[in-house]
Amino acid sequence: MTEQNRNRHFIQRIIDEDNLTGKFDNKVQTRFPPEPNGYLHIGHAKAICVVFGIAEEYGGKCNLRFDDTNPIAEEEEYVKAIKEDVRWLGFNWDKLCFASDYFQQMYDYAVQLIKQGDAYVCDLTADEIRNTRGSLKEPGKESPFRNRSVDENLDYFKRMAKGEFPDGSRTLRGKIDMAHPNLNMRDPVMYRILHAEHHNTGKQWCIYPMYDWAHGLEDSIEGVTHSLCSLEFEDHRPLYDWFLDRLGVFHPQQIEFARLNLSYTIMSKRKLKKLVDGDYVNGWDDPRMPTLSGMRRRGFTPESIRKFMDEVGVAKRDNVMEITKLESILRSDLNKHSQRRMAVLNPLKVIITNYPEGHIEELEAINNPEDDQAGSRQIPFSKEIFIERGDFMEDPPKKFFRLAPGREVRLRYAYFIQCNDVIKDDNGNVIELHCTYDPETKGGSAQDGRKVKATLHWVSAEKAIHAEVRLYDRLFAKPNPDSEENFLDVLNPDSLTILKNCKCEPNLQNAEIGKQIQFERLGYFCKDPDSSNDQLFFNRTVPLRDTWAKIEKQFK
RNA sequence: UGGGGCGUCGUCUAAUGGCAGGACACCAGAUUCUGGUUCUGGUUGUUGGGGUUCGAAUCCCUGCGCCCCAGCCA
Repeated sequence: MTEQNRNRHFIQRIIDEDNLTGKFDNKVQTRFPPEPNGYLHIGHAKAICVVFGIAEEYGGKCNLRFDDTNPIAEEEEYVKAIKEDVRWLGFNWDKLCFASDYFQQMYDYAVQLIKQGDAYVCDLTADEIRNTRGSLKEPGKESPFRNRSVDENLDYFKRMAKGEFPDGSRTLRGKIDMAHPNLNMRDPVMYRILHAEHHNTGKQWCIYPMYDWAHGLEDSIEGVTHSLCSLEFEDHRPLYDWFLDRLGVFHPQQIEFARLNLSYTIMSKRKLKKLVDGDYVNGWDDPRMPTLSGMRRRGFTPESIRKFMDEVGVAKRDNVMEITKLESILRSDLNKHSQRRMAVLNPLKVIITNYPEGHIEELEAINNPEDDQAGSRQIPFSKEIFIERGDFMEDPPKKFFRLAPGREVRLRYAYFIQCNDVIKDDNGNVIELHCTYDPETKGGSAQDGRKVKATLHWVSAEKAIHAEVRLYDRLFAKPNPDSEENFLDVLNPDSLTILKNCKCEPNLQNAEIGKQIQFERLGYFCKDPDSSNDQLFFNRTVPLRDTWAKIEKQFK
């Protein structure tokens, strides 16, 4: 094996081989074929990255094709959302196609199969078809309509298309083998009668092609060379091949690979729809949803999703990726590219008793220590500030080295302060801290070289702006919600925490919607589109790694 | 059960007859004006049995396990 052939996944190897033998004249054409019956999720993102990625790698083209063969489930809204999501991920399709564009051509091909004696109109009901299909062990029984004459089949099929028969009364079926060990080959239904309005073709048709019949034709018509799909279609490939062979048309190669699964997540469109319809989340773009629109709102970058897919790999074994891997890649992207700001989520007031009353000074803060080009900004400091409630403990355990009575810490980019008094309310709750600052530590370092063990983030009480912050956690409490008897039983009750009294540095007023910002020591956040001039909402994309939280856990 | 597919660290994935490697996770330490970042080190794996071979994750035989299929959904 040459160095070039190393580390290539099995689909690349197949295509390399095809290019060696000239199977498709060294052309590579792929397609992403979603059904417009729901929103795209992170699982689709893998498929998108694979099919667009392959096309790009081989200098080929990739179409976005809506597989809109079932008007009952499909809507224009989804078409729009899917296009937006694919673009957001950073891919450009060659042609925008619809299966419905080919309905006439498919009809003509069906007529050809009927004429060849390869298809027939069947009058069995859905129940009767099921009952005669046989089982995994038993062969099926042939339909009593299986041996109609070509003329009779042609006549009935045309009348089906004209709308002469009610829904469900007849189907067109491939005439293959009712005893075939592969159930898909037992005279599969090609067309059903559906008097339904289609988002694209309106009332033009009342018969609609089934997936197996339609999909290979769509691929063939578009000149797709490598038709990539997920594992469950492996059983369908013989049928895919059969139709194309009988028709004698251009024959793409179907290749199946494993879809993405993520721990603590569900991918089933049906179940996601249930979360939306049952108001368990706030719509398809709820930041807790694994939909691309939800992740976008949450603050994921398309770059991090694409990088994740690079690392996921392409193979045939079932897999469950750990969500921590995705988060790790996200953090690494955000660490490099997000500006830092200070915000206090659970404020505790601190009065610096020896700081001049009414005085406000501007201090310089670095925007992003990982990026020299990001520059710095000024932040106001004053006598009264807020710190994070969790950064103070009256009676700290051994490994806690933040603020405590008598202890000195640094306020980031500001001064060292020492805690002298703890003020409590009647119930014994800490409501305020009285501290003194050392003027010799301006900017955050001591002239005498003394060290402190902790640096706290803070916000000037006088200048703070107010915000509501939404803390998101994983939607499910168990790693594999799909395996539960009822996935709704394992929803994480703490997937959303709303903090209404957060204090931010003034600069944050002008934050750009959707732009990721690191709140120092807390995590990455972005301004939610719900925000207005009067009201700021921030979504937490992902918290920073928190070693202290881990230590805290060990105490329990 | 008939058919189709798949088995490599906890999780993903390399190695395709020649030292089982990487990432995430986990553990320990160093650095640090973010308990972040960065850096260093560590634990953990070829589904069982047999065979071929100087040599097997890889080839052969034979078990075992897991996933998918009985929509007029895709």
